[in-house]
Amino acid sequence: MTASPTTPTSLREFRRQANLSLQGICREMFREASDRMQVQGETVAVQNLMKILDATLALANKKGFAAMSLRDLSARTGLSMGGLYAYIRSKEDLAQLIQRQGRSLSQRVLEQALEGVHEPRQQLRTAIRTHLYLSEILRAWFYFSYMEAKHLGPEERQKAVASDVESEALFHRILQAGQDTGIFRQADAQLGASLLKALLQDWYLKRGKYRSRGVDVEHYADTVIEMMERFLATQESH
Amino acid sequence: MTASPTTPTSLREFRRQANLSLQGICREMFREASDRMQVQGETVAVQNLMKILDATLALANKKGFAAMSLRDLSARTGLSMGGLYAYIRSKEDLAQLIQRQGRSLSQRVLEQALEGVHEPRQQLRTAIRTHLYLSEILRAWFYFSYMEAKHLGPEERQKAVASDVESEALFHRILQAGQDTGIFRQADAQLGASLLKALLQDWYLKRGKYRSRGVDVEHYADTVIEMMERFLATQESH
DNA sequence: GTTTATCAATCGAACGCTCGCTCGATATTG
DNA sequence: CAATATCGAGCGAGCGTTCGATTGATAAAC
Repeated sequence: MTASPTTPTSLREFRRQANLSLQGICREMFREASDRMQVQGETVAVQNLMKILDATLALANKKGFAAMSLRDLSARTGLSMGGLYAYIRSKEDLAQLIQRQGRSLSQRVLEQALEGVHEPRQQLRTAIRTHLYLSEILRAWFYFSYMEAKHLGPEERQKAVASDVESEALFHRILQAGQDTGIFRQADAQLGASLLKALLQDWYLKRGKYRSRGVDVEHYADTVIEMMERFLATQESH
Repeated sequence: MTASPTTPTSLREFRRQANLSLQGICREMFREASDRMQVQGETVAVQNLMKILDATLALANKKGFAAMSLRDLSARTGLSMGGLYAYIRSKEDLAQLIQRQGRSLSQRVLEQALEGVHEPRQQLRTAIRTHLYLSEILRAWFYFSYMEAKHLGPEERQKAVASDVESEALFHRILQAGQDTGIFRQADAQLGASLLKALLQDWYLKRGKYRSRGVDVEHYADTVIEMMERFLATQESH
């Protein structure tokens, strides 16, 4: 649950530091949302939540959340229809639960990773690596959030958009800081941040493709960092 | 219907050359698939097809294809349920129709644009611009194809994947040719092509964001070209 | 010029099915 | 024997799809 502020250099190191397990996530989820659930015992609740989230992400990412029925979910989790409704208020509530947890988790991890890193070039590398390693571990979460964001209700969708904007703004600030201190060349920092986001998202959107080609997340991270640094490089500093 | 092989420099010029109207697309669609439709008169058929495609793309891109009911579609087109079924065999057939037409159209336009262009750097610029301008005009088509590809039946999904792979291979060949002739530096051309694709896709996936920021497609194209050329630049040729 | 016949085009009620969701009954546990 | 947790048949609504009825325009017959 606690992460050191040093830049993660490898996926293994990041995984150890961030300590992200489905069980841990579900425990936290239960503690925050136990009021909306009819089950009170944490041990039982966490165990079933794990089954539910695991199955939901698997089914929704294969067929789409709208096409996934709660009977599919019931069959895959081993819980009955009524059993499911002890943990969720509605089908949409389930989508919200996942999105919310994913947002708060990734926001927290990114913030922690950047704590104590002040040099823009190092900030950029850390942010890129952290984002990619995080989405590697929580790929199902990220994929779900991306594909299902626009099917949410209005107020929940707005939160998703806001979170997206904020994470892009983080990159924007880093690029701007680099330009202001003369480390990066003058360029459209806002657009640069958007393009970087596109590169980061491609990792979890097309992970199957990359995996089948033998591209691992560390090589991907290296290449994205290289692309951004070349894009931002001043004339003299090749 | 005919396009000149010269590189498009502006969206306006591309639009004039490519001559892509919904009516023209529907006419072509009808001529190719009239056997599966119960309506025989081209004038009437094209007019209704336009309504159907327009409404389908609008509804599906807002709520998702699975969440869009044929009664929604009926209300928006003004056609009755039975009327719709004079043009489509099933709901999935409708999705296939759109995907198929979009694929063949964009493949043809890209090929035509690259006819007679042989210098890798120029090929790269032309391919990027053409892809972006095309997706700007047919954004609804591209967005639909991307988001709904995995909800198709197996054999149709495979075609979608194949088309995706082929368009990435096109970029791969251009980068490789540039490396072989020493114009581009040695780098992972395959991964470079993937990253380029991610940048191109972001334009139609997040077009609302870019539009709200006043980023037009020509500026976007310039920036993507700049990013790729800096990524591929040799040491001496800055 | 009026009526009739023809046929492509469209309609919309109805069918069978699956959906999200509920709730009284049942099982499990301390 | 409470309290907690789970079950699963059943509800109404909405889905994709069908098909006999209806329309409207054109051609044939008188």
